[in-house]
Amino acid sequence: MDEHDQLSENLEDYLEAILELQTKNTVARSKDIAERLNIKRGSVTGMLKKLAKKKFVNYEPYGYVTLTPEGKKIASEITHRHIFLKDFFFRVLKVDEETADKTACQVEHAMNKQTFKKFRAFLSKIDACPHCDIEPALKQKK
Amino acid sequence: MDEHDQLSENLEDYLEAILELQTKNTVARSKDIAERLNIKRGSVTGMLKKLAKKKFVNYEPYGYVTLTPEGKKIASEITHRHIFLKDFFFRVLKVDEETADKTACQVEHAMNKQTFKKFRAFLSKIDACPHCDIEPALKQKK
DNA sequence: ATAAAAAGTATTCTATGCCTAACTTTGACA
DNA sequence: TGTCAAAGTTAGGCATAGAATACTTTTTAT
Repeated sequence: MDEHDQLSENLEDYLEAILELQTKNTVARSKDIAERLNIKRGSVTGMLKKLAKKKFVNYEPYGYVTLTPEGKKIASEITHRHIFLKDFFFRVLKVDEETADKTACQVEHAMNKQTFKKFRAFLSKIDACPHCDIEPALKQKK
Repeated sequence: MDEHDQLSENLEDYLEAILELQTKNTVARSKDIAERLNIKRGSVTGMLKKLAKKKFVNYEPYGYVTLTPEGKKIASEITHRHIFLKDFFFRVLKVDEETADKTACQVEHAMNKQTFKKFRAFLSKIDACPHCDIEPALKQKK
């Protein structure tokens, strides 16, 4: 049916959460996903099945959840955008941290790969300019 | 009940549309709102009532729809953000126009007033730097 | 072997937002 | 001034998305 259409923001957040847990705890457990996303355990299963049908996670009942290569690719991209954007909002624009995080969490889904790439390139260019006294955030990252 | 909680992106788009029509045609007609948003006439009424309950539009059956001061404030902000962001994506980042518009339409809802203001200020600062050879878009706007 | 922890299932709920179709109001103009 | 088309409204239905609840089943650790 909808094997491979675009993910909703919400499903992208699931992938992001799974990647984070996978990285931190080696495996992503259903319970931890629920905690991270502030939802109840029971709600997670359905979403995992949805992600499995779209081939973004490997899912078997009572087994460990892992990202497929495709899922991992997306999760990494989103995560990367999140970190970059939050950093930009927080350290460069000096928005308070919570807002920076929340804004990043929205914008990360709004920009496609191309657009994000160009945005990053734009900022590097500025970063390289000795006359623009840009906050150090971006410089640290390179 | 939910008199004044935050607007959904969708309702913000309604306000944006109403402002645009109001500006272009002096009044915003239900039919034109429907056309602009690509939905059926019947669907508009319910949304107008919702906006009226939240005090963002003045609505009376069969009367003209107008924005309340509060509604107008929001609509203007959103519109302003849209124009600015689209311009940034299109003219500065050189993303294709459709994508620029679509991205702006998402991001305009994601950034709050403060964040957007800081973003704009950031870009002006860069714009003023003689060494950063930034595209002319921003310069034209000031 | 068994109890507790984790995961799954099925059903229900809520929220948005759209459509259709039938109906009402309005207003232009003959 | 009566009529009729256009604009607007209403009600009911539908779809989607996501989450909660109240279980049952499986796994794991003792």
